[in-house]
Amino acid sequence: MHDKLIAYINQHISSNLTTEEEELVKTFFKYKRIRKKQYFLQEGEVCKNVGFVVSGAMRLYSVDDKGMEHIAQLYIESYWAGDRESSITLQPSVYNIDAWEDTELLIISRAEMLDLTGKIPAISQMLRLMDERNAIANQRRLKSTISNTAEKRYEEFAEHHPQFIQRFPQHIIASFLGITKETLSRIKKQSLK
Amino acid sequence: MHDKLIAYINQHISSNLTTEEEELVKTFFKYKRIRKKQYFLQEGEVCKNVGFVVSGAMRLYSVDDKGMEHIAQLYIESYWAGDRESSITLQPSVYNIDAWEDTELLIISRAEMLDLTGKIPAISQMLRLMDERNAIANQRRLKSTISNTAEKRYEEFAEHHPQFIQRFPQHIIASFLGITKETLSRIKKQSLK
DNA sequence: TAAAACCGTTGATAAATGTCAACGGTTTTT
DNA sequence: AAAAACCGTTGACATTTATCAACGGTTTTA
Repeated sequence: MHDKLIAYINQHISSNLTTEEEELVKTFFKYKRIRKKQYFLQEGEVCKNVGFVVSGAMRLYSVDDKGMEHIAQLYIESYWAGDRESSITLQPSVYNIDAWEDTELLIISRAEMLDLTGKIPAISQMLRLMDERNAIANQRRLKSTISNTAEKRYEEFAEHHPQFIQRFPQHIIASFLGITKETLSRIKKQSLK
Repeated sequence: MHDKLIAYINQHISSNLTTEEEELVKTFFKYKRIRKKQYFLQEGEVCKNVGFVVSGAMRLYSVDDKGMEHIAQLYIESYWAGDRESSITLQPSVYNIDAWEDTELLIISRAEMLDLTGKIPAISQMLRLMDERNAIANQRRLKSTISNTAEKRYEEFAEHHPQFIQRFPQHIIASFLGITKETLSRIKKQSLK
């Protein structure tokens, strides 16, 4: 079960974890199973844990005044799910995270993660790398959202994230892109020609 | 000149730098002056430096096929200017950074910064804190862009970033928000009523 | 100090996207 | 096996936003 996590960590640090470090990691991360449509985080709760997705698919989204869902993030295997803002500020989250498919997670609290980084410097290194990648991904997405039409946004998304397109239905992708499902449907038809 | 930087660092770490550390910091950061309309970074260059804005105002933007500028970031005093993606990947930047006002910077290369974090652990701490804040700010902006109408986006922006509104003309703000200057003009008139 | 560039605004119009309702074909639930 | 929920699509129409052109009032440049 923890093997995928260990492999992930090793891929993101310069030299592999020792056997002792592996064991330590295993004691810190707890297994959690979330069935389809169940919540990992609900709006109003403080987000205490971050979860490494071992299998399954999840989404992070907010709900506006009119009850519309706006999907901010999608997660599949090897992604980290959580609301960082809430974890850091300890303020109630404005997001929900739920499972789109039955999902297996390895979760750890922020405090435990901090503890762990103290014991295994390589974990710090991994977190920094993740931060960097995350910052880059966010910047790209922001640029695309600001600069491009819906059509081009979809093209870029499809090019960079084919996994998501296979995993989530179209109306979820549309929401992630900030457009309606009808618009996405028409865009796809349009660009077939 | 370096005082503002030292003060900034001290505000973002748990205990102040020692006098020796202060001196070290001063040797690493180099003063650079950029006059209005001059470039700090041009599209196609690899971004080698990050700059702490001591005084002045800058913007980071891309230019599309049609020659339109899309402003991705604005910087004023105490902001850090640079294209992180390019710095990390060493790929040519797709962005330009130029000075909107005469600007004074304290710059450091990525390699030097890495060197410095090795010598002063508190700098690592500061960078991590900056990363966190940056991640939060980006997530908020993304949510706003996806979920809100142009009008609400402007309201939120005006509420959270009044400094920018005083510093940059309206068409720059419009571009930052991903709308045209005409639309912003009409939105403001509309919401006066 | 004259010319040029910049800035915000407005009007007319076009293009992009959203909304609402309906449909048929799936898949899931009961 | 029947019912319900889900999903993508389409049509008609409304709303939002962009585009283009023009203007007068600044500020900057020469």
